Amino acid sequence: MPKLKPDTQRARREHILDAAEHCFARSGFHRCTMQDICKEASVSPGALYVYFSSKEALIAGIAERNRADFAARFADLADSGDVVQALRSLAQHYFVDEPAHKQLMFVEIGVEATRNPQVGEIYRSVDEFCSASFEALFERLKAEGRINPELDVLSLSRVFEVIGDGLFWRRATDPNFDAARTIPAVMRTIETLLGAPLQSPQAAPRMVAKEARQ
Amino acid sequence: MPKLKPDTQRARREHILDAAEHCFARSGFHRCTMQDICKEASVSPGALYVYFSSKEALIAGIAERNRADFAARFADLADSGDVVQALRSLAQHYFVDEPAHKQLMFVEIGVEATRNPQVGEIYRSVDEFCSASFEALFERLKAEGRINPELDVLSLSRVFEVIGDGLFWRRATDPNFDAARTIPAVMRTIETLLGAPLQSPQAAPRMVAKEARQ
Amino acid sequence: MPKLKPDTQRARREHILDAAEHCFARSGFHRCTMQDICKEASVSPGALYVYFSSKEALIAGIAERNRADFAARFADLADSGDVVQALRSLAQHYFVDEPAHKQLMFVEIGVEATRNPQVGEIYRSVDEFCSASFEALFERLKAEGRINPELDVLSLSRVFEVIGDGLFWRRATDPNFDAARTIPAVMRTIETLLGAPLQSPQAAPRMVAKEARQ
Amino acid sequence: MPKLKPDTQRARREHILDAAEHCFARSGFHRCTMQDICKEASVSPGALYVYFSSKEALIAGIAERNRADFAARFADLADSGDVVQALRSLAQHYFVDEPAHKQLMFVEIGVEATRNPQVGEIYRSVDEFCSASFEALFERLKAEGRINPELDVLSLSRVFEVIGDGLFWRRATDPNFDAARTIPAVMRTIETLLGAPLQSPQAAPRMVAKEARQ
DNA sequence: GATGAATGAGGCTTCATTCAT
DNA sequence: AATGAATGAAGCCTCATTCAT
Repeated sequence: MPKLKPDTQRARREHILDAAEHCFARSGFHRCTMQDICKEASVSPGALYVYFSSKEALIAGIAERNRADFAARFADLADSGDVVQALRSLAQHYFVDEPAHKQLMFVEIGVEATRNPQVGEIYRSVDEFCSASFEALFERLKAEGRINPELDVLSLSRVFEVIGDGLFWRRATDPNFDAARTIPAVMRTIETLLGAPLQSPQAAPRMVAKEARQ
Repeated sequence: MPKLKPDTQRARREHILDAAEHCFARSGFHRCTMQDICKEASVSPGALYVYFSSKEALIAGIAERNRADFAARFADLADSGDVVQALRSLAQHYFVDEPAHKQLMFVEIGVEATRNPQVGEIYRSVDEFCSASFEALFERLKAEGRINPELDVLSLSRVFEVIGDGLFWRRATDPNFDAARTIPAVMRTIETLLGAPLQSPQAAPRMVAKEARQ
Repeated sequence: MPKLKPDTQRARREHILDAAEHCFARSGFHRCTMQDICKEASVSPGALYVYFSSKEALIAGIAERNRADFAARFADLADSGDVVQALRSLAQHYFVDEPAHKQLMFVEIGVEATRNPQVGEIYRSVDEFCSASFEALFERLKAEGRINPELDVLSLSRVFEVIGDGLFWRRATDPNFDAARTIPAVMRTIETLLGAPLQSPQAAPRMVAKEARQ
Repeated sequence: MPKLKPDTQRARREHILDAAEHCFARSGFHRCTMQDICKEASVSPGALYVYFSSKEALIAGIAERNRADFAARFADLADSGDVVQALRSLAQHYFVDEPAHKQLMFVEIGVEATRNPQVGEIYRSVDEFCSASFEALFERLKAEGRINPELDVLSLSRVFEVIGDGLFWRRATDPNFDAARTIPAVMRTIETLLGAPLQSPQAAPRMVAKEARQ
């Protein structure tokens, strides 16, 4: 039989990955069986194993794609002229537009990274990229005099990471997560941290009681 | 072997729970087998099943204990006169003194809560308790004029939760987590959020570069 | 500790046997656990094993008692002057007075006899005793001229056994077993077989439609 | 291995059912393990579970097949012109030609029917079909004047059932079952019950001693 | 390349039996 | 003698993976 065209191959792979993501999100990596995924993708086990050599490989594939996507979006942040606005739209995407189960996927990948070296490597590489991006960004902002010049860039980056992680966790984990209240409050915190209202003063008024009424 | 004294029974239960926590932390709820736990606890399957009627029950037991412990420690926070100091020591406990794998347990429980109703209930009840505690605490601090009177208590609570979650996640997930840098930085953020150095001004100097050198 | 008086011992044994019979009747030999029996008898496993060395032994004990009881009742039959009346009262006992689950016990023992040599021996010995009793009885009745002198005693015995077995089976197995209709009909069959109304003519009229109305 | 043809599927199912019947007959439903059956059928557990979703389902499958076969053979009886001859050949089949262990299967199913609702339903449906067939048959014979017109059809049916059950039981249970003596004797009893030699007078001489010598 | 039936190791759990107290 | 917690072999079933077609 003639080899499938590379495009078809790639499409098939993505299709399987989509199905797997669905199933994994629905029931978690370990509760989800290969049969579930085959059914979801309308593909036979034999076919699936042509594209992914094992369940681990499938998980790694999911992690790869998920993290690559995140890295791509995150990369824009550092290049952005209006950082706060960029953060805001990142937040909109991950914590409002995308369904919660996608964030649960993120969390699940992070946990898997802890025990599965292959996933660990993928996860850590993106994490380190984010750290480095933050640091570069703050260094730049500092050099440009746009944030408090006394700030410690490394520490600031760590705090940003913690806040980002916390948001992912909340969004993934708390069915009552209230984006409308939490995200603006977090944004204001960030502005405070940076020491100035920055680029979007009109969008981020001080965090005071009368304005935060939901 | 006449009836075990209730104390012994409880001790045995705790012993098994300890072993299970070890195993679960090492390999995750679903990669860890009952036999692993039996071996870790030096107990036969039959004996284990005297104390826990199923693997689910064991997971629920772990969740229960872990969360109850957290709730107890957290409860002290609200009663504490020196909130910042109390936060600091909570952080010291969870992010420095305790081994990382305990925090991984926390994370694993949170993920499990998403899929397993029994664990979900345990998890959510503690989460709600924390939310309520934060709100009560900030309300009190506000009434006492110890924090910025313009702050929105609800939003502030949400931000605190996000920061707490993020710290748990980082600690659990990042083998290079740098407590020495991250925790002070987070504490300073918190103080900033509250609008004043509060009770422990000497312990939380401004977050400036020269002090944060690693 | 001083040895229990033989009487107490025997009583304890019977008590356990009673409990076991209950459980076995309720759920069958193999679905019933030793714990079930312990609970039913309010006895600890350790104590039970003092009286019965294994589950097999307990089953054998049940079989022994059940069959011995049957043999005793059956023995009366052969000695009885009024055979038909004796049969009638035996039928009354086993198929009306005793609950169906006791007959299910009988059946279960018969099946067990097929695979368990110890039970097999018990079962077969009673069965052979019954065969021999029937043969002796019919021989006697024949000699006394009370039944058709042309009858073949061996064949007649076989038929009787088949009918007896069938009744046990029906009673044990059919929740809608209608004793009021079946037993009289069977009794009339038996009289027909024996070739004469025998001793109780008034009690066993011919089997005709108008009389058999329930 | 593309989809098996329905025929092959059915054959595979039957093959497994055969193996299971062997094992069950040999050691009883509850002593027989799924592994035993797999070995007997030369099939892996996984394959077995493609065809039967549980041990219960396998038992139900056995019951279904066994009873359906019986019902089919029994159905012929009612249609038969020569009832006695039909009975005779049914008896030949079940109590002579077929090995005893098949009848033990019958018995085991009847016992299981008592505890297992699914099997109970199968068993009872066939039993009721037999009752109804007997009643219809006797009604017809009566209407045609071929049996004693005074007989009570219901009672007669009950007696027939009892005799049939008894024969199954004996055949299943008694390793010394003497078909050569018992079956003719039972047949003669039946003829007597029906009130006339009926269709096959030459085949069923009176039950007298000189003929029944073993 | 695809199919899907088949494999078989291994997971969770039960339960007859033992034995320290 | 009695207790009941403990043992551990074994049972039922699942599921990642393979392979004949």
